[in-house]
Amino acid sequence: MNSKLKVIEEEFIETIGQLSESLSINRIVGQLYALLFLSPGPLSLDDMVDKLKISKGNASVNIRELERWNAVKKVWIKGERKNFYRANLDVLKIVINCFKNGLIQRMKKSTDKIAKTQETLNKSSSLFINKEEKNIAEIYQDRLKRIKEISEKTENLVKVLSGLVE
Amino acid sequence: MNSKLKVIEEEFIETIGQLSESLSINRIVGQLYALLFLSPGPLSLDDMVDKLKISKGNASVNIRELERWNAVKKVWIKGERKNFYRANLDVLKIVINCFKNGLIQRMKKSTDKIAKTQETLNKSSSLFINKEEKNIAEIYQDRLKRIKEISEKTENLVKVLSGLVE
DNA sequence: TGCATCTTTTAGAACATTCTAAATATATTA
DNA sequence: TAATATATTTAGAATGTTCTAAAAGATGCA
Repeated sequence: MNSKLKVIEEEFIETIGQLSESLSINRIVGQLYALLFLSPGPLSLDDMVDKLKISKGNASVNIRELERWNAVKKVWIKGERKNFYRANLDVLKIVINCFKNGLIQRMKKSTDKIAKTQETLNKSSSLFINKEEKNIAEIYQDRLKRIKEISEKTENLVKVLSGLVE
Repeated sequence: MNSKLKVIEEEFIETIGQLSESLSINRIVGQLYALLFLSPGPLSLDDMVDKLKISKGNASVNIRELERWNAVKKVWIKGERKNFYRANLDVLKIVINCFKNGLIQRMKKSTDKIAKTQETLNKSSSLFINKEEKNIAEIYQDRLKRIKEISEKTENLVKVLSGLVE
């Protein structure tokens, strides 16, 4: 391949690798995706191993991670025994789905737990007898309410984002 | 303190700790913030060390991380030699600022680099002589353009979010 | 100044993640 | 089915992160 094109490919893969890391995503995951995203045609595991200079095991594990995210798809090529992969080019959709299925779900779990804590607190109000305790309970109620408000806003935001790609 | 209130405090701290971890934030950072967020008054490092059962060094490092984020503030209490801290209760503002100063900035760095790569590619077009190379160059141009579009959308989103808290 | 109190830094232990190479499992073709 | 090609799993090495305890560095007060 033209050496200029090779340089561009390498720069892109490197950049996306760094971006992945700053998003706390495994670098190889990002680089595999970048490689496929740029590639004119589908690539085999061996192709990727060659380009990125990684072990096949590493490539195998991380390409399946990308499959789970719907970021890449297996492609069968007639006359070939190897699996080939191509990138889903709709990056925005991938990102938003990752948000919804990963981050947001885990956030929801946390905010649900906080909502439960809040309930516990409300039900317990009769237990707080002296002024001091009543005061603290009131403050706790205020603070937990703030968290609830935020989680509602977040849920709305996710809905808006989801709407953007459907 | 009333044991029911203590349970609620502990549950909250635990939940926020887990949430932090799922956001790839150090658990202690989240727990320190949770502790101060709930606390009726400011707390000293020693208070936090006692509650969370961590070393003072650990508390010191991570409380300064929170200061950097504007998530907590030092408070001087007359007659006290210790530093005290209180939480900034505006969680949304903190989160959005963290986005802007951390994530988004690093993303911007990456997308800037990709924009540069894109320019290089455009300038190099005369170098691609045969049909094959021209074809690949065209595909690369398309792919890089997609990335550019996404980074523009992201920038807009950040502006909208920023508007929400100012 | 010198002592007491508090905070930060540091060195390395404990723990967690990521990677490779080799072994194992699966699929394809003759 | 045997032989070969390919993919996945596994064990442990390499690397990276987080934690503590102790040392060093501040700060304030007699």
